[in-house]
Amino acid sequence: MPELPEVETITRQLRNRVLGQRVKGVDILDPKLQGQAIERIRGGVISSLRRRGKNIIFGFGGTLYLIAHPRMTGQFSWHIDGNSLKHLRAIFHMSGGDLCWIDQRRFGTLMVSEDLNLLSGLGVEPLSPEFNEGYLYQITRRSLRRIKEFLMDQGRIAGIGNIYAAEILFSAGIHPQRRANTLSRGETDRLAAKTKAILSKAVQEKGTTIDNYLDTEGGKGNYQKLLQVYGRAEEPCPNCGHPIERIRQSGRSTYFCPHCQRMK
DNA sequence: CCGCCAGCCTGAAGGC
DNA sequence: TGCCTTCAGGCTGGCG
Repeated sequence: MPELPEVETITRQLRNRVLGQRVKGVDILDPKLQGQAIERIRGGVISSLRRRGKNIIFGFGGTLYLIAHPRMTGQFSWHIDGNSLKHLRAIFHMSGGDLCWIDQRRFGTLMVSEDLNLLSGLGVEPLSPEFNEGYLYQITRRSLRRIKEFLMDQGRIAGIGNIYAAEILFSAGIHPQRRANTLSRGETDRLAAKTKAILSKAVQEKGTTIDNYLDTEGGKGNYQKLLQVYGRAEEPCPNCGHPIERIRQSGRSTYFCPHCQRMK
């Protein structure tokens, strides 16, 4: 569910509250999460909190890590109500309060590891300087994949999901089914710039809440108000008024304006 | 390498 | 009211 901006928001909020705190205990309520040896972090002090792609990484002195991935509906929260109680999957008892892991669909993962090798397959961070116009041009040259799948391929660029892929491509005026290696230098330049612009703006707005994403304080994001095409099938394109189309691409909904985003 | 599909889960929404 | 289908922001593994 959450993509880079939502995971970044969660990570920042957690960092403000849990750095330096000790994990006094862990309750694993969902049997799916057992066998991950999560209790190994008991007694550890959280020394770092960061995001990599859509993963949230709690560091314990550089020798142990807790890696959380929310997938579709996973979320951390300091608050539990009658509704979220149903989906409470784990509780981290911190010196400063109880942190709950809530996950309606149970796709989310929690893993403990002594290193971060599990994340070694992730591609570049789109908001880092490493990801720039030249880099995007270069990596698209070798790919025959369609550009939307390319953007969502975590092994190439880490953190973009279905919503932001649609918004980025609309903003760059590129059809989601164009092959990556057919984009011109001008188009990849625009795509790189729009990727950064949209993701940064969405981070600033604390992400997008469409269905059930909430931050660690139970707050919604604001970016859903700024969505141009995602979820807007049949509505007029904000640029040209042509109805926005919804197609199925690799099993996922893809929204775009056929007039502003041409196959050429 | 590429695309497609099923599968992992739960719940909401819409049609009948 | 209830049953059925479809859909959902992610990712993996298998197949052709």
